[in-house]
Amino acid sequence: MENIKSEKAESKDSKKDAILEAGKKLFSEKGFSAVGVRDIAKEANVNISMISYYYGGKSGILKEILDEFFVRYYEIAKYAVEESDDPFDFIENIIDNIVPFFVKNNREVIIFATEMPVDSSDITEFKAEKIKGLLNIFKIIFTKAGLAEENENLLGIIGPSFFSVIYSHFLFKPVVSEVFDMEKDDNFYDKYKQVIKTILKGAVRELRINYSENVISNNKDV
Amino acid sequence: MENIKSEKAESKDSKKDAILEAGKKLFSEKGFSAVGVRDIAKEANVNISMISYYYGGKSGILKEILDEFFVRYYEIAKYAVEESDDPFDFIENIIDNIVPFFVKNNREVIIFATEMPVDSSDITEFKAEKIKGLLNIFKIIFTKAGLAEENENLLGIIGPSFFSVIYSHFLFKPVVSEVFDMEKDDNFYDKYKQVIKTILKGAVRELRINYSENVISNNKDV
DNA sequence: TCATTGTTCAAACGTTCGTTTGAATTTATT
DNA sequence: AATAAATTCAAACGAACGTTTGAACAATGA
Repeated sequence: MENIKSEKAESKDSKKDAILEAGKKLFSEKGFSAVGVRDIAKEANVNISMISYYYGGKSGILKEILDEFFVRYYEIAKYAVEESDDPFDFIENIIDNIVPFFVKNNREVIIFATEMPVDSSDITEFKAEKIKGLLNIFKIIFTKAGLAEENENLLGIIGPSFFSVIYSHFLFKPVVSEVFDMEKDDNFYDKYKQVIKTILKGAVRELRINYSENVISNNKDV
Repeated sequence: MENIKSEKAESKDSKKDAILEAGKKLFSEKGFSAVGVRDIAKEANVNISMISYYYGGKSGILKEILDEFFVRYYEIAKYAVEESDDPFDFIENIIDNIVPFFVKNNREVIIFATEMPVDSSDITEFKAEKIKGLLNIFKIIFTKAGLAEENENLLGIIGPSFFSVIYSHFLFKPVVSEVFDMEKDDNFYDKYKQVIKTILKGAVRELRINYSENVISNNKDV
């Protein structure tokens, strides 16, 4: 019995960490609402009450997961913006950094993508605030590119599109793997980076041709 | 009391329809697992037991919603494939048809996108089967385009990306509207169609340049 | 008219939900 | 060693969960 104690003390916040880890696993597999606190406690090998003790409740775990994810995501995006002058540099930079981040945090990507659009009431404004920060980064880089500096419609469309181009793979990976067999090693993700860069650069190139500075033609093909 | 009866009888399956409609509304707002059968019954103004009576249970509603959505989605995609020889025609065709469909079925798009990646156990294989059908359509059109006929890695990446480019707007619409003010009328969605077409065509153009028939270079920028 | 079939409903089923309690234990501080 | 603070736990809280029951009601065809 005494050696158990010493095992437990190996890390200071081991239980707190175990709860967060269990949350990441279960939320990404089943979705936040479908997971019960007893499932989390069991997965983390802790008492149920530890969840309220450390995170104030079930929602606290989700908030912590998303917060962690956003902070690091934001850092990568901000760095990419600062280090690049035109959108092609930006694409190079952000893809090189965000893809390994998504590979390592695949579960968080799934949680982000599935929980963000639904109303969890508890953390609704928290989510809105975070998304705004990310959208504003797109605003900066596309303004730099002279693309739709004033036309916010264009930004509101391009932002989410580019966003989702990057992460959609990590969302549909399990089911896509059933149709196309892909070996998801380092080699694959180098290839993945290149393809995503190609898609985004091609899109930007074409957008620049059709939507030059501040001008959007409403009747292109009439 | 008697006039109430006549009101009820205005449509044959009015209660069944009301349940489905309530499901669409609530599932898209809160997520499937976060919605209770009592919420659905209240929203639909029917007795709780009607849910099991008509749909066999809560999951039955979700399955019906997704099934309806997939059938119509698949029809549009199939038609676009058959009517077009090259990917540029395909893009023109599918965007023209899928965007109005998504506008009218925004709630279903949200349900699809948020419920698809998570394991609902009840309908897991049902979902996998449907996604496979859609991915195979991408396979056909990109084969027609001479793009990555044999390299399935490329298809597995491009498929989900193109997929999400189109629907991501409908997912993040509420929060994006808070950052960029967009008036979402018919005029906006004409613009939306054009922008999405531009993005996809640019992507295909660039992909064709870099990934010519069956050839992928692993060390592009070394 | 009478049996038959299809709907509707209040009520209850047993289970699971997220959270809290209060005592016990461990750890930290004086 | 004594006190305070932080941690852990079994047990219980009331509320909500999805589903079922069985009787009442309406609609249908013979």
